[in-house]
Amino acid sequence: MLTTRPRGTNDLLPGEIEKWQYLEGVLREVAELYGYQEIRTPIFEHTELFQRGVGETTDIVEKEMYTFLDRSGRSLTLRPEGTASTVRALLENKLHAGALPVKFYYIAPMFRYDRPQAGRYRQFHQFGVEVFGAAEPGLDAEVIAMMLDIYGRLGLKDLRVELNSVGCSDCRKVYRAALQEHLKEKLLELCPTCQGRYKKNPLRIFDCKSRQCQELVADAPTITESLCPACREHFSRVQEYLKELQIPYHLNPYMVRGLDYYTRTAFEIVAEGIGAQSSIGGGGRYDNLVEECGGPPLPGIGYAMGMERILLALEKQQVKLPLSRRQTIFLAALGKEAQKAAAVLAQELRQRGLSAEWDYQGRSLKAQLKTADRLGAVFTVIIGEEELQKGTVLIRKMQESRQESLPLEQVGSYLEKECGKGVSEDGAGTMEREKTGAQDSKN
RNA sequence: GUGGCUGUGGCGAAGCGGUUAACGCACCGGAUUGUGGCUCCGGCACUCGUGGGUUCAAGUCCCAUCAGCCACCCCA
Repeated sequence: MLTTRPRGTNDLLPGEIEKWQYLEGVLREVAELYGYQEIRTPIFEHTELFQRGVGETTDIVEKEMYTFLDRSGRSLTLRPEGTASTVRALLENKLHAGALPVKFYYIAPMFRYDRPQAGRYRQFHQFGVEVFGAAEPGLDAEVIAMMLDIYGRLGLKDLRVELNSVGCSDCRKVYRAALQEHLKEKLLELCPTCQGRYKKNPLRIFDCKSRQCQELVADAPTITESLCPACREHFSRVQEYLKELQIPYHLNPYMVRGLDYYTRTAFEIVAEGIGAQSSIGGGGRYDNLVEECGGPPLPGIGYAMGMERILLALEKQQVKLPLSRRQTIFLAALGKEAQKAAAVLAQELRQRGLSAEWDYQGRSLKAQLKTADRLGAVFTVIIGEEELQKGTVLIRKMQESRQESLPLEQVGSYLEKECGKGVSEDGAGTMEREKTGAQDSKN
């Protein structure tokens, strides 16, 4: 269909887009406060990158990738997540050559061929960060703190931090065996999916929603119990930091994230009440990924937040975002000559940093004022034929329904003074730096 | 990939087998001459998602298909 968008995609339109812009602003602001630099990678990559990076046995790779052949027969895939691409860019550009750690953030669309539902789309947007070159638990905690910082600044409440450690490749091997041993006798009682998981990735059985499977793994050993001394130490120190930072968390030994590359710390932030897809962000450590992708042994950690889900949660919690609207000046012109004058005046006002609009269509004054009203114009400059003869215009202050006459050549400076240079209504979101320390949004 | 619900003018929403398919909002115009937000009046180019079928007759029943929403799987 020519007039319908592809399934699971969205047009972000005026009225909604302001929230996105605000959200992006907060994300960039916080990212920079924490010392992250933006990185933008291609929207598609060689398919192998995701197959190897994300993991062959993951749902993402098995059934959710947007893969296509280009004209030369290469297999490419629209990125389903951001970490693999970032690792690739890191290695390709040797970004790890300098001082470590290096810290990146991105705000980017992602693609997964899923069935859409509340909070899930085929093209969705993530804000994410990746840190390379630091394995210390203090970073793990900081990264979680950063997520909560962001949610907090946005005004979200009642979030839950789910925390787990999935161990390193060593203890995972041990645990895997222990788990398989535990389920060995009951293999046939597992659901078909989990029977498949048993061999390939038994940890994923914990994710199964089937009651039967849940019961079977209920008394299974947990990964936490099987951690090697080093991982155990790391995990407890992460928790020490979190306590120090006064961040409450729920230990969830059954949380296994859907990407294969995670090691040690894994976490997820959950917001209830936004539908079945309640996870608004998640991430973890991936200490082997860089090496697996052909780079040097370099530890890493990162997370991604779903922007659609954040906005959904904000809406559900009825958070009022401090969206500012730039105030505008409307120029109402009567007659051909007046229209020219309006066009010229509009340019002058814009040069002065004021937002200005005029009616191109030569409609009635009544219609023009109506438009001005709808635009929320604070001032309407009425350029009439008679006034123009005398070189004057009428300046109408809309809210007060009062107007006065002013020489045309003084309009610019007058309005500039009256409106204050391009300042929007509540002072938020402006480029102004003149009043340093002026805090916006005191409420 | 599976299931449930839904699909009428820009938006919301009646109609549930039978004359010109309500209404609300929005939009445009008008209500004595160049003035907004209230009120009143009028207008808004006709495929009732699409394609079949049943019937003398279908927006209204049946089938298919597409799309949306929600849920499962899984995840952001």
